[in-house]
Amino acid sequence: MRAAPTILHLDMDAFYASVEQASKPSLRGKAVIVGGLGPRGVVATASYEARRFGVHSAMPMAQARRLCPNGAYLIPRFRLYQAVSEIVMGLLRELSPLVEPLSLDEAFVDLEAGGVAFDSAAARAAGERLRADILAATGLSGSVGLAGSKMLAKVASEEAKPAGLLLIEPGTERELLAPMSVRTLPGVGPVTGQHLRRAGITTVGELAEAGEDELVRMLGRSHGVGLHRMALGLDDRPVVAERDTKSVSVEDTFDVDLHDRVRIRYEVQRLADRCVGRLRDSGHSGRTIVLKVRRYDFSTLTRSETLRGPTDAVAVVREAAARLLESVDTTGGVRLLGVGVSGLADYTQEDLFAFALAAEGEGAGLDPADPDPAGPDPVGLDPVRAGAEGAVERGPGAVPGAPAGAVGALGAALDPVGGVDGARVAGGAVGAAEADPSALPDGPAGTSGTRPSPDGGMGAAGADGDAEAGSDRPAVAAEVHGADGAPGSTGTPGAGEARGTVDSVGASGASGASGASGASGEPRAGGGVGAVERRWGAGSDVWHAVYGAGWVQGSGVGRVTVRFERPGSGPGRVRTFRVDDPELAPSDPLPLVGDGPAAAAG
DNA sequence: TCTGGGGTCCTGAACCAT
DNA sequence: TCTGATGGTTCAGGACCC
Repeated sequence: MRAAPTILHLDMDAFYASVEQASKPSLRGKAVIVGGLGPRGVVATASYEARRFGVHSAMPMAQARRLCPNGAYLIPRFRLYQAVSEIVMGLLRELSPLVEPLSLDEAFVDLEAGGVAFDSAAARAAGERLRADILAATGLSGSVGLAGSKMLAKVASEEAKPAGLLLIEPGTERELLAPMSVRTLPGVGPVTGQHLRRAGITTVGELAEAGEDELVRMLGRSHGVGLHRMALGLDDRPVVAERDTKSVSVEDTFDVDLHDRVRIRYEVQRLADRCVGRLRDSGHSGRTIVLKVRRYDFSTLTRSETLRGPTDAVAVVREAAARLLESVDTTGGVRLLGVGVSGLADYTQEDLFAFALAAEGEGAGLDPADPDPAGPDPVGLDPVRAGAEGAVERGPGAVPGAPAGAVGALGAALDPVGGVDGARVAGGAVGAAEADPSALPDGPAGTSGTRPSPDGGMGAAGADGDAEAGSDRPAVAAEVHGADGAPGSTGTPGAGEARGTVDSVGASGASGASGASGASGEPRAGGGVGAVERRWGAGSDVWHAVYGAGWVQGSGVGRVTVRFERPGSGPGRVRTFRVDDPELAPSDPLPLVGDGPAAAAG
C-alpha cells in the first residue's frame, strides 16, 4: 500500500465483443455475443447492448439465446484479440517496465517504477493519456483504475466501467469499500460469498468488522487473513512483470457424453498429444501428469502421477494419462476430459526411456497407449516431435471434419451396436472424404473413416478441417441473426459431437450446421484443387476481386452471403455469390485502425 | 437453466523420513 | 525397537479468476 495512487489497472471494455464490433461496422450498436456456439457453450463476452438483455459472461449460450434471440453470435477469434492485446500491452510498457498482464484485456502497471507518476495528478494524467492512446491505436475503449494497491486499482477500474477512469485517493479506501458487496473483493466468488452471507456478512464493511479470527475460523487461515486485510484496504502485493507458468493443460467438453471406453481412451491420447505440443511450444517439460474427468453429473475428479523426472515426450505423457484413466470409473458417461502437466521445468531432460519408448511404440506401431496396437500408426512418428502440427492440433477443432469423421469411424468400427457416439458423429459431421487418415488411430478405422461422405454437397459442411489444420487461422464460425435481416445460419445443435474448445466450438458450429454454414473455407490452401466444394464460415474474413474486403454472413445451398465493409467504413452492403465463385477468397482480418493488428493477426 | 477453457492457489489427507 | 512429533511431498478436490 503506497502513499500515492500510482498503481494502474487497465480493463478493456467487453473486449472480444468490442473487437468484433470494431471489425464489423454493421454490428456496432448491436447485441454481440462471443462464445462457444455448441449446445454446451457459454458466453465469453457480451457487448453492452447484449448485457441490457441480461446476457453476461459465463452464462450458458442457450440461455443467452433465449434472452437475446436477435443477437449476433460469434465464435472467438483469439488470434485477432491477441494481436490487438499486443498493441495495448505495448502502450502500457511505454509507461513502465513493470507491467503485469492478467489476461488479454487486463493488466496492472506500476507507474512509479516507470517514473511516470509519483502523485495523484500525474497518475490521473497518465491514465487519461493511456485511454486516449488506446482509442487512437485500436479504436477500442478501456477503463482505468488508479490506487495505492493492486486490489484497489482493480476495484476502481471495475467502478469506472465502461470507458471511464476512477482514482482512489489513499486514505479514502475504507470508506469507499465499506458499503460495497463482499463479492467486489478478489477471491470472493459464489461459494465464499454464500458462506459469508449465511454468517450475515454481505458488505466489505461487515467483513472488516467481523475480525480476522472469525474469518480464519470460517474460511481457513490463508483465505481468512487475506480477506480481512483486503477488507481493510491493505494489500502490499507488488506488480510483477514476469510470472512463471506453473502448469499446461488442455481439455475438451463433448457435446454428447462419451460412454464408449475405447473412444474415451482415444480422446485422452489426443489430449495428451495436444498438451505436449503446448508444453513444448512454451519451452517446458514437466513432472506431474494430471488427468481430469468431468462426469455426466458434472462431478469432476482428477488423478495425477508424478514421474521421476520432467518429460516432454508424447509417449510418456500418453502412457501416464492412460494409466490414470484406468483408475477412473466412467460408467454413466463423460462430458469433459482434460490432460495437464505441472511441476514444470524450463529445460528438457533427455529421457532415454522416453525416447526408447517413442521409437519402439510410435514408430513400430507398438504404442502401449494405442487402442489397437496391431495397426501401425499412420503418422509413424511422434506427431509433435515431427512437427506435424496438424496431427496434433487437428483434434476436435481446427479440423472439425477430419476428427469427427475419424472419431465417428472409430466409434462405428469398434462399437458393433452402432455406437451412439460414433453414429451421431458420422451422421452429423461428415467430411469423411476429407478426413486425413493420419488422424485415425488405427488402420481399419481409418479405412472406414475415409469413405466418401454420403451427404455430399453442403452435407459435407463439417469437413473444413484439413484446410485449417496446418494453419494458424482460428476456426471462424458464427451465426449472425438480425444484423440486417439476412438469414442467419442456425445449426443443428447436438447433431455432431464436436467439442468445446475454441477450435472445437468452430467444429461444433460446423458439424451441427449440416448444410447451413459454420464450415470455414480453405484459407490459403490453394483453392481446393480436387472436387472439394469450397465452404465459408460465417464471420470469417474474405476478399472479393471486385467488391474488396468483407466477411461471411452466412452460407448454404451453394451460396455464400458476404457483407462488404471494413473497420473504417460504415455498415456495408450484402451480396450473395456461388460458393465456388473464383473471385472470392478467404483473407486475413483487417487492422481495426491503420496498420494495426492485421499483419500480426495473419 | 445447466453450466467452456486455461490457469492459480489453498486445504486436507495420506504417506514417508527423520 | 517402538512411539510420537514434525515436516516434506504427493495426491485429490475445491474455489476462484478472466
